[in-house]
Amino acid sequence: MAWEMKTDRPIYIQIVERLKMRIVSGEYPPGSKIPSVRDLAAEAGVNPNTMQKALGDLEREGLLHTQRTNGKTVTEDEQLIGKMLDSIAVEETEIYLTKLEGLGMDAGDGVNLVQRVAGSKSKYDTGEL
Amino acid sequence: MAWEMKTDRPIYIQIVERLKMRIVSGEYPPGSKIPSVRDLAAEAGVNPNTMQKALGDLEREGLLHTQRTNGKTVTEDEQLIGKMLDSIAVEETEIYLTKLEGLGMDAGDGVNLVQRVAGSKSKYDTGEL
Amino acid sequence: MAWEMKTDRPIYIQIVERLKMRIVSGEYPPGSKIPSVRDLAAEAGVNPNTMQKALGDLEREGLLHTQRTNGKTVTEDEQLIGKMLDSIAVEETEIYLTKLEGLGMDAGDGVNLVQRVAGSKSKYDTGEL
Amino acid sequence: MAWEMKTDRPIYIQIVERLKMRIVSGEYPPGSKIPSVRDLAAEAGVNPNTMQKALGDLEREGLLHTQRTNGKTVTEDEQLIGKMLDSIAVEETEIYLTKLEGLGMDAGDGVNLVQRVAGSKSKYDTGEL
DNA sequence: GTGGTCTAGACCACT
DNA sequence: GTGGTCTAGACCACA
Repeated sequence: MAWEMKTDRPIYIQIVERLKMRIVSGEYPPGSKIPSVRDLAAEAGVNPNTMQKALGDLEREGLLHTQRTNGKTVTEDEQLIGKMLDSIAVEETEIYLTKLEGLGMDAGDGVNLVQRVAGSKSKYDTGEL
Repeated sequence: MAWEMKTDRPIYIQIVERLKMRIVSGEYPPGSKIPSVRDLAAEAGVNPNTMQKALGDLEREGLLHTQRTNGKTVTEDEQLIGKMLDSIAVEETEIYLTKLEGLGMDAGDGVNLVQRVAGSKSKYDTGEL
Repeated sequence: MAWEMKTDRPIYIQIVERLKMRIVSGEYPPGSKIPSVRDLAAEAGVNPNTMQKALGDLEREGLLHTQRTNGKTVTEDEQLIGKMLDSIAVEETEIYLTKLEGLGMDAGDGVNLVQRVAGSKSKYDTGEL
Repeated sequence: MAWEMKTDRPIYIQIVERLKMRIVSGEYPPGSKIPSVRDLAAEAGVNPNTMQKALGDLEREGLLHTQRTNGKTVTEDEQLIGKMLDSIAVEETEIYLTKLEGLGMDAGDGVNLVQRVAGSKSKYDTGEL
């Protein structure tokens, strides 16, 4: 029932990442109210304190705001969310390019691969490397 | 001294992947002799049996051949190595695209990102998404 | 209690052969559950790891499938089992013909011998070659 | 340089079998002189006493005769040699049929197999089981 | 209780 | 010194 967590990194970090995903992907739209700490903790299968710590991180980054007595809401600063989205995407791209580099490939190969893989619905593609 | 291993997947699988990287990247060129089982085990910080199991996998895939009592050598079948390289690259690309998809992005965004990130040496780029 | 094992070939190879016999002969029918690794190891009088290695070979050949935490079952692919049966029979026949060849006999003599020996219940037959 | 001997059966028994093969196959023709005990022992890589014991067995079976001061010769009783040849062939055939029986096959299948395998020079045959 | 993985240490054949 | 095999014993996730 709990989220799948790796054991090799702090749990609260992994929670931060998952919640950040929900925000930048629009699952938690700008200005909307997110579930209570208690509910989120239950959903994640972690201690509420751990969830609280994760939410604190997101608030510090400006992605969440606390409405005093009315829970927490996602920021309405869509530009900030956009930057965050961009930042995550760039990071993933850097990881991807680093892996290609380890294979002796460059960004040009990466572009080809992305286009080729995206264009193939079938399991295998006859395309040359 | 030991290689960094995650705890969430079998060690020998991770060894297989790392050695496969060394082969397809040319660090262990076609036809060349690889270090002894014991040496590789020591380098990886694992039991020789674990390394042996990993090497058995690679041999079953045809990437390695055993020379009686004279160690193991990388296959000279460069076509096979090329296929393996392509296979790994495609797999990494699929992982990358899946992550982008989770961010609400598609392959076109991926191409843009790869080109943009590859063009920037600095850690961050001011470009908007 | 332990199986009779020759010392001139790896034990796990001999285990593979015996289990393969049980499968192709129908002693372990298609789709049926085979005894646990530990039980088979005990029956064969070998270490569970050795049995595991043998079972791994059979699984790689597609004759066995692993059911998560519920043991291993024989494949339901009767065609594959049939092929394996044929393959073993052909191999034994090649060995037989090679021996006859060493005696200066050919396949025709083999056919005669098989028919003659099969027709005699007693240990010796008075027929001339 | 020495003959290949299994470790699971007495060496002299294996020598007897090999020499018997040479006689029935005609490599040592009826009436011919066989090499000296010393030479045969050297060829086999065994102690001359072991070879002597083996030759004693063959003499007891009537396949060899000792010519007092002139070494040993193969019997000229071609009928005896023929019987021996037949006996060996029958024994091998019994072994073969026993193996087929273990696979759930009978002598008819054996005849088919012998004809099919003998008829195929190519590595694989498309014939049905 | 199941299969799977890993370690530690041993012995073997080959050269 | 090489790869290969085997044992003994331990721990893990899963259900």
